[in-house]
Amino acid sequence: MSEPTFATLVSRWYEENARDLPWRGPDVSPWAILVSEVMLQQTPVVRVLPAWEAWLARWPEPAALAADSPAEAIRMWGRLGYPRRAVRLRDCALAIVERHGGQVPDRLDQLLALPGVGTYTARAVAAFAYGQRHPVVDTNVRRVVCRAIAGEPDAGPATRPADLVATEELLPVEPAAAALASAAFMELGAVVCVARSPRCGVCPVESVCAWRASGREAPAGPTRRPQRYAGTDRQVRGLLLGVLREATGPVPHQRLDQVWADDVQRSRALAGLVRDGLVEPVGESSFRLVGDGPPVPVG
DNA sequence: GATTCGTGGTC
DNA sequence: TGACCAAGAAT
Repeated sequence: MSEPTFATLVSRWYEENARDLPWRGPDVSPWAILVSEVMLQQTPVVRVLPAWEAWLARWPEPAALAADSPAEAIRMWGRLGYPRRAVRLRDCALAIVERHGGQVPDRLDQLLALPGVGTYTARAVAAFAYGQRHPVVDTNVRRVVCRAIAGEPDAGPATRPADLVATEELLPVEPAAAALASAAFMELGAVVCVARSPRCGVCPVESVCAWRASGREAPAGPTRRPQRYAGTDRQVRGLLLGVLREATGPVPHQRLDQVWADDVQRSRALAGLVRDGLVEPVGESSFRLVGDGPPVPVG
C-alpha cells in the first residue's frame, strides 16, 4: 500500500469534520448552489445562511427571479454587501431563462458566460452541482495549496492560472472524488488553515505540510494596501442605497442629500449607483431602486 | 495587473 | 481601536 494522497487525507478529514451547511445537502438544486456561491463571494458564511434561505423561498428557480424586479432583488439582498451582485444574479437568472430554458447550464464555458459568474463560481457550480472534475480555487484553496504544497506563507491577492494547475494536480481522477476533495480543500482553508492563526495542531496534513516543515515563515514583502472604508465612495453608496432600500418607490433627492455633506462625492456616488444599474432617476428630482414601480416615462 | 465594489466581525 | 479579513467579478 502506498501512502494516502494529500487529497485523500483532506477528504477523510472533511467527511468527519465538515460543517453542516444547507447548500451541501443531497437534494440541493444547481440554482440553489449557484445562489450560495454568489452570496459567498466576499461575504462570511454566517451572514449568508439566513439570506440564502429567504432568497430561495421567494425565488426557488431562475424564472421566478427573472420575472421580478431588480428593486426586489436588491431589497432581498439586504446587507450582504456588494449589492451589484443582486442585480447581476437577477441578470444571470434572465440569461439562464433565455439561453438555457430556465435550467442552470452544466458546461463550464456556458457558466462562465453568465453575469456575475467568474472563474471560481463557474467551477464551483460545475463541481458541486454537477459533480464534474475541475479545480475549484478560492482564497481558501489558494492558501492551503500555497502553504502545504509550495511551502510559501501565502499567495497573491488574486487567483492565477498557476493556482488552478497546482490544484488540479492534487485532484483524484474520479470526478465525484475530485469534487469532494475540492470541497474539502475549501473547508480546510476556512476552518483550520485560516489566514491569521492557523490551527496546525488539528490539521490532517500537518505531517506533510511544506509550510510547517519550513517553520511557518511569515509573509514577506510589503503587506498590500488595507482596504479602508470610512470616507470612501463605497461608504456613501452604501448610505444612499440604505435610504432607497428602506423606501417604497421614488425618494426626493433632498432626502438623499442628507446622508452625506460633500456634494461632489455624493453626486459621484449616486451617479455610480445609476451606472451600475442599481438606481434610476424618476422625473427631475427623485430616485428609486431600478424597477421599483411602474416604468419611468421616456422622452 | 491594479482598482473598484459593502458590510460587519475579530483581535 | 484600527487594521485585517470574509467561498470574487468586472473593468
